[in-house]
Amino acid sequence: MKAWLGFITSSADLVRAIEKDLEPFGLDGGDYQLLAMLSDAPGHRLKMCDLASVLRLSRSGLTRRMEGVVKAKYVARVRDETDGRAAFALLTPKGFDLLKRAAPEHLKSVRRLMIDQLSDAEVKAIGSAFAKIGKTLRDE
Amino acid sequence: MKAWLGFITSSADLVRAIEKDLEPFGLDGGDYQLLAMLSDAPGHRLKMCDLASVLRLSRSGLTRRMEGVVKAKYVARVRDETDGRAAFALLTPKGFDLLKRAAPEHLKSVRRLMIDQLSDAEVKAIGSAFAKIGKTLRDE
DNA sequence: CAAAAGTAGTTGCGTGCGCAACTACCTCGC
DNA sequence: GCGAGGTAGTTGCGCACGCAACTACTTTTG
Repeated sequence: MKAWLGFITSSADLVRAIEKDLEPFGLDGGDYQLLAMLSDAPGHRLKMCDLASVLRLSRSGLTRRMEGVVKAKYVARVRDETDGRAAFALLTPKGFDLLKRAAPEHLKSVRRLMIDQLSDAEVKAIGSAFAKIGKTLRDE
Repeated sequence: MKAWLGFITSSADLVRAIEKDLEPFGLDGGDYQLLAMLSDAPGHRLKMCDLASVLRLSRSGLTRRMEGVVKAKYVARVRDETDGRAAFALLTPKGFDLLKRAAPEHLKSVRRLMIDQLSDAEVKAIGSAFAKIGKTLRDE
């Protein structure tokens, strides 16, 4: 139970600190995750609803978040030719370029504030623990 | 780095799932944490700014959150007699009673979704890991 | 002891999000 | 192949939050 309280309080602080390190790039945490997920996807594109799902956003939440990155030309909307309802979010070269510059700094933040503070065993334990927790949540 | 991604995605889901289990009590996660922190404090009371700090809220954020629990009579505002600027948040008997009913269910949720899924070693590792992370963040 | 600086709490405003309702489209059963 | 039901995305609305500005009080400093 002490693990829970420490986790709850520190993890919020940790995420905030790491997101703060993205500010120099003009990105907040949500934008970064959005670009990162697109860059991971085949063809640098993802259907809107799939993107919302991996980002843990509602469909409306994603619509609003897209406004920002589309206006900044980091992401483009692309119609789905085979399904008139759907649309893709496509990472533009400009967005990919920004991500390539931001990602190393982001990695450094994560290392500095989290990984470097922990033993190898702790890092491994966190990895396996949250994999299990995620699986449990998906099964429910 | 895989630990980071798993942590980021699963922890948000975990917190949401656990907060959802508080809904039957008419509490959201923020209200629960507020009542829990007060019940932990000596005299069931805390200065507003200290409460904001432990809850990771801004002062204005706490002002708004207090509106809800004060209106519901779970918490009372009390002036500080020795410092005209300050005020206390005081857990009422009604609020304490609610917390006594909600806490066991909350504990069960945490156990079911997190602790029971993990080995003892993983729970220990998470406890020590986030203690270290919290310390690092405070030192910065 | 008066002025300056700091601190506690509130209020106005902007933002990000979810929910519910809506439109447009697809798919399935008859 | 047509109507019912499901799915994708957007929009209106409300809520919780942070920031900056404000008030009121306290502490520090000369």
